[in-house]
Amino acid sequence: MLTPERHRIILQLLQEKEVVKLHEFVEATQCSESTIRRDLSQLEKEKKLKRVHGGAALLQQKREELSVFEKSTKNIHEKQLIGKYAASLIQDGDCIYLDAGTTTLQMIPYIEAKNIVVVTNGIMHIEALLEKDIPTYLVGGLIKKKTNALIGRGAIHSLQQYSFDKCFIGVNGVHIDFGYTTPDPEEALIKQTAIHLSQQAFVLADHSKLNESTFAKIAPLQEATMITDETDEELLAMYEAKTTVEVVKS
Amino acid sequence: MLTPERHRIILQLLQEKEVVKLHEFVEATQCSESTIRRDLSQLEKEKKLKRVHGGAALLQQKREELSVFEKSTKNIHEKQLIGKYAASLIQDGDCIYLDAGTTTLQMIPYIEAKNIVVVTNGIMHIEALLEKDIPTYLVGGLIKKKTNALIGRGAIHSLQQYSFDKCFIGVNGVHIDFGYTTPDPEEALIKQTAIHLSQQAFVLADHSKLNESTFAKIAPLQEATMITDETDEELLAMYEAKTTVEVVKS
DNA sequence: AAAAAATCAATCAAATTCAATCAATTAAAA
DNA sequence: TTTTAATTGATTGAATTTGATTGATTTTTT
Repeated sequence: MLTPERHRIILQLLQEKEVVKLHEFVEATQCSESTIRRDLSQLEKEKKLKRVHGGAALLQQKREELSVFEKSTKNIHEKQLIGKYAASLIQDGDCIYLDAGTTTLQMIPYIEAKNIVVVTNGIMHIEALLEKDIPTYLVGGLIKKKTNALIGRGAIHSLQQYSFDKCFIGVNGVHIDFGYTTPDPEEALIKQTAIHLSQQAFVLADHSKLNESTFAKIAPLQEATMITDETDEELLAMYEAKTTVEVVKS
Repeated sequence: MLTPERHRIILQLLQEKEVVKLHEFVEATQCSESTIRRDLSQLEKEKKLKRVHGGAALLQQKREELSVFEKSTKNIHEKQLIGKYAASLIQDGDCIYLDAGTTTLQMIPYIEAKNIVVVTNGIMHIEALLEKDIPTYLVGGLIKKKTNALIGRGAIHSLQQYSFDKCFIGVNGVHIDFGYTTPDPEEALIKQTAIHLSQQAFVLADHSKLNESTFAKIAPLQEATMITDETDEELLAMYEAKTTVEVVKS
């Protein structure tokens, strides 16, 4: 009996009985205990069931798709708040640079301004931007598979053809001494370039990013206004001494 | 027994049994294990089934989405044939330009060459290319909403940073006098530029495109090899007098 | 709480299945 | 016809799957 067939039987038995003993699986499939154990741990890893001592149990998951999507971004609610506020800063006729990343992605549904033009290096942003009928330019460059961002020489070169009224940048770390940082030097260079090409620069950083620093330096704090949901007054005062900080309250 | 016959039997058995052992295929077709293995890997690549250890399983994927997507393009079968042939022209280490459009999109699943680099202006191509772990560069520029292609000054500028071993271009019209044409002058300019930056240029044109001409001229016939599924000898001879023509047979 | 029973994860060797290669055959092209 | 290309089946060693066994862990019984 082939693996998918066994898996089908296992899941079907579970549908019928909620909780099933190991030995019942062995009988139903006519194969060894070991094999069933291996199947169960595999199916558990795939979130298809839950192992319990002596067998396995059905796992009543709520809408899988939604939860997976939502869990795919941490602090989604905070990011939405930050995004909403950042979007409100965009004015009619602005030329905007939108950095790749989940935080800036949250801005798009809240953009109200008319006659704007957006330039981005985030491939994930395209769909949402076109949905809103916003004229969108993409920078060129190498596609980084992990983040779906455009990076490299081509991206920098392509970016330098433009200049912006405002840019919105996502970062991984904000630190009082090291400034804004991100893990990938290639991405850091892009973010840096975008900031330099903009009249006004905004960095979007939820509270989990503050007092963190990662490998590649983007810019010192004073080069961009920080938008955050941090609430610790003491922490905020420290950053406010160095740069403009906009605080979003839930 | 001929290959399509075997494939038909394999898929039919799968329809009946969901999961089928390799040996059952061997019995049903009366041919060797090796042949069945080859068939299975081919059919898997075509997303017709899923191989599992010991045989194959029907894939109960979101068939709807796939088929809607596939049927959304006219002459899909012909385009696949053309795409398959075009993909076979790519050699290890090549730098390739892949034009936006449904015909060139069909090439991607069939690309076998290693260590290649692809540059494209088609946003729809990205997913398929990354799926195959092919290093992909995107040209910059304005996103044309209707076709999801990158166009404009930025695209041209970005394209000119590269040079290619081969380029594969989709067109809307092929005409004995007007050459290769497409409706949008912006897109025509990009295609033209790509052809000029390539050592070898290939135009992919299914039979519905021959003897058609649309608004914007891309290039005269002799500037690119035409790959087509046209079968009319007389018509072909006419084009062969002007340029190299590769004919794909079903 | 201690002993017994059941279940578990980890490991192993045997069996099966796999991908890669090669020579033979067949089909197609020159 | 001769040559070339494509397809096939057999063979190889490598990789995967399997059931059995081990001692550890958990649960149940005493």
